[in-house]
Parts: sequence; C-alpha cells; structure tokens
Amino acid sequence: MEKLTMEKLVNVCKQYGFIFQGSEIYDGLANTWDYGPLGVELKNNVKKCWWKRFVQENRNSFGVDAAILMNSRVWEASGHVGSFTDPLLDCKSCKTRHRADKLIEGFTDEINPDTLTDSEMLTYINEHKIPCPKCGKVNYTDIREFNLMFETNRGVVKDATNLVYLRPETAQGEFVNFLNVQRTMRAKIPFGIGQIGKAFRNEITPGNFTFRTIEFEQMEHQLFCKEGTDSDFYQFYKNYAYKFLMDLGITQENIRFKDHEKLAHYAKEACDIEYNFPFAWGELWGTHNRTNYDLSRHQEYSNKAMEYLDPETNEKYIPYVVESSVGCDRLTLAILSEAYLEETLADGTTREVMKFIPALAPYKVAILPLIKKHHGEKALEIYQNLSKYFMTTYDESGNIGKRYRRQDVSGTPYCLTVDDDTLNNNTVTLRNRDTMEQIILNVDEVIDYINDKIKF
RNA sequence: GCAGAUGUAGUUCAAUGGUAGAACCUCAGCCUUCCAAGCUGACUACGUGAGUUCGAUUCUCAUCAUCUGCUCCA
Repeated sequence: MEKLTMEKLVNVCKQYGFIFQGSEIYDGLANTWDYGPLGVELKNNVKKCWWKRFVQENRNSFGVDAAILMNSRVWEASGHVGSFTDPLLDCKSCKTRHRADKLIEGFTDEINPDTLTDSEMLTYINEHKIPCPKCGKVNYTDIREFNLMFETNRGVVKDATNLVYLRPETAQGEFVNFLNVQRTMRAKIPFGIGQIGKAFRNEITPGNFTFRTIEFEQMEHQLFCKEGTDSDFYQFYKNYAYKFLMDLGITQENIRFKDHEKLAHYAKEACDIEYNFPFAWGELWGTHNRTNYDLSRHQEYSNKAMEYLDPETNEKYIPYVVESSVGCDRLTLAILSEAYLEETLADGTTREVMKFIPALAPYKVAILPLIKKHHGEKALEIYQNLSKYFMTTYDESGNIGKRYRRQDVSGTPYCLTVDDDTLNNNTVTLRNRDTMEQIILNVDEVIDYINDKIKF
C-alpha cells in the first residue's frame, strides 16, 4: 500500500468528522484546528489512557489542573519572559530569515550570544562579516525580537502593569503547586504530579496540520525525586513512555528515540521519542531531567522555600525533577496516521478503515437494525441501554454492508446487528472490525463483553 | 516570514468572458435477512475583496487559507 500523505490524512479527518479547520467559514485562522465529533472522542480517550497510566495507576502520582493565566512572575522565574524570544534578522540579499544567536554560535565559540544584547549581536555579526548561510553575503536587516508568549491584559484598562501571559507550557503549574500537593496528599518523595492542559505559543512557522499549532494540549508528568536517583528515574520514564505508545497500538518501526545533541540550560539529560509522521519524523514525547533548576528558580523569585524535608534522615533539599511531556494533539495525530488503512478484503473489495485499539475508538459499538421496518424499534431500545455505558452509535440508513463500511472508517470496533433472532431469542450478532468475524451473543451479555474489550 | 504550487458541491474531477456539468457521498422513498447491489427523487460549489469590462468563476491585483521546500522548534 502506498504511503499515507498528509493531504490524504487531512482530507480523511475532515471528511469523516475527526478534525476540521478552525474558523473555517471565515477562511480559517492559520494553525488552529477544531476537533469534530469523532476527533473529540478519540482525543478524550487518548487523555483517559494517559491519565490512567501516569496518574491513576500509581499511588505516588497525583493530578492537578492549574490555571492557564498565571502571575507574570512565574514566567520571569521560568526564564520565558527573558529568553522565550527569538532574535530574528533577514538577509536582504536572498530573503532568508535567520536567528542572530545561531549565526554567532555557528561562527565562533569565543563568545556566548546569550550574553549579548540585540544591538551587540548585530554589531558583532557585521564587524566579523558573518556570511548568510544561504547566499554568503553580509547584508542583514535589524534584529527583531519575537516573543513566543501570547499576551493579554487583566482588567479593563490595557497597560504594562496588568500584562498577563497565556502559558507557553503547562509545567510551571506543577512546579508552583509542588508544596500544595506534597502537603495535602502527605506525599513522600519520590512522587509525581500529572497535568493535562492547553498551552499557547505564538509560532510564526507553519505547522503540518495539528503537529504545530498556536494552541495545543500537553500531557505532562513531573516526578520529584532526590538528587542521585534522578538518572534512574529518567531512564525509567523514557521506557515507560515507549511502552505506553506500544500499548496504544503505535508500531515499533514508526517510533525512535533521539537524544538531544544540545541540552537546554536547565537540563542534565534530555531525550525525544520521535514519530514517523506522514510528512517526516517529528518530536512526539520529551523526557527531561530538569535537575532542581525550576524549583530553585521559584524559590529565588518567590522567596518561598521549595524544600522537602526527608522524614527519615531529617535532610532538607530541593528535589530534582524528571519531566515526561507529550503533545496530546501530536499523539492523536500519530494515532490517526497509524490507524488509517485502505484495505483489500478477502473477496477483493476494498474498504477504508481506522484501526484504533478499542480503548481509543470514538464509538465502541454501532447498533444496526438489519431491516429498519422490522428491527428498528428493538435496535433503538438496545441503543438506549448500551449508551449508558459507552459511546454507542445507531445507523439504519442503507443496506447492512454499507453501514459496516461507514463504521469501519469511523474506527468503530464492534457492530451489533438486530435481526429476527433478536426479536425471538434475544440474541444479537456482533461483528469485529479487524477480524470480520461474527459472534452471536445474548443481548444481556453485550455490555460485559464490550466493557472487557475496551479496557486499557 | 521567504520561495514555489494550489483554491469550482462533503470528496474527486469537468467546462466556460454571457453565473456551471458529472461521479461518488449524504438525505427521503421503494426493495433488501449480514459486508459499499438496484430503482425513483432531493440537497449542495466557482475562497474573499477590489480592478478591467456592457458583463468576471474565467483576465489583473490584493488578501485569506492549504500543500511542498526553506527557516524554526525549552
């Protein structure tokens, strides 16, 4: 089968109700996307599975849902106000855009561009005649700072004193609540805080479908531990993430580890799991050993002790943090591209099918009356009952084969047909999307049967 | 933000300086006891704005969006 193209995937998502362009009737807004009826179910299921694995199933792990708007001093402490900006300049000769700090970095090791102001960087570049990487000329515009944080204003009057930011990452919400969680949950180190939430970045670059968007959802887990145990936990969470992806049905050939060549200033160790998206390999999941950088910074900026008192040794220390961070939208995109198949069946016909694992499937079961006139009433009755337990859909339009195909491309793992036997003996036929096998069940057994299959 | 390409029903494609056809999909009806069958009918489109013109979906410009490549990616 030929490789799935991004264009095809976008089309399928739109056509079958997974993902639509944001604000579409107004010609959209670049890099925003809306999840449709099937997409929101899929994404919610992704979140449920993650939460289960990273919060629910670990007695030393706790969830939070922090506010998107935070005191601006949080972002001063995190470094985002100062350095979440790109110093950009354009080459006037060939119209390419470059980062001033990267130009200097590539030119010399003698000077750290982070210590220079914009005008000093520009002066340095021009004095040393650092050539444009594209055309080799030295003919640059001025440097313009581009801050990736969205800004808004608290209160009715817009001025600098009430500037607030939409959070560019969710992690700070876990850090600032470290003490609250530790105290209220009586947590002992090592313990973790998990969070799922939106973050916002004013990206200027286009982004392959939902891969890079200006508003996105992160699923993050911060493990607070003692220095010395951090590297072991770092290794553990790398593998834990990998295993989770396998369990979601991602194929091994499509993911790989990639260690960061250059570490961020806070990080001791950092590794990405990349996914082989239809457009290219792309970063999906980061595992970072952030040391005690974040909590130390918050201690410094807030003047609150971010220390943990070890009850056994009476030792006080600022914990190390091992972060496991995955983009929910990217993971959902990976799952979508993984699931879509154009399949040739044994009888030579073809079908489009979304092969999600049952736990991720938007609808778990479709109720199909074989003949609308004869079986519709009974089928609706079954629908009403099953929909109390899981997402159930109902379709009475067209012949039975057509309805199976519709469910195939929606990713519904089970189709339940209601026929004369249902009316006479209370049995239904359950058809499996992947194997095409049909089994006969008593209608009362269906809930238990499906609940067992959709367990994650 | 740069360069290139693209923009006609939900989708895939036509035609045309005198406002557009089809197939599939969808919906309704008939038929149908298990994998896209058949019959009848219905709905739906020239991305947006300006200019040229008697008249623009068609030509020009702008804009918006998407795709590909740069660039970027704590």
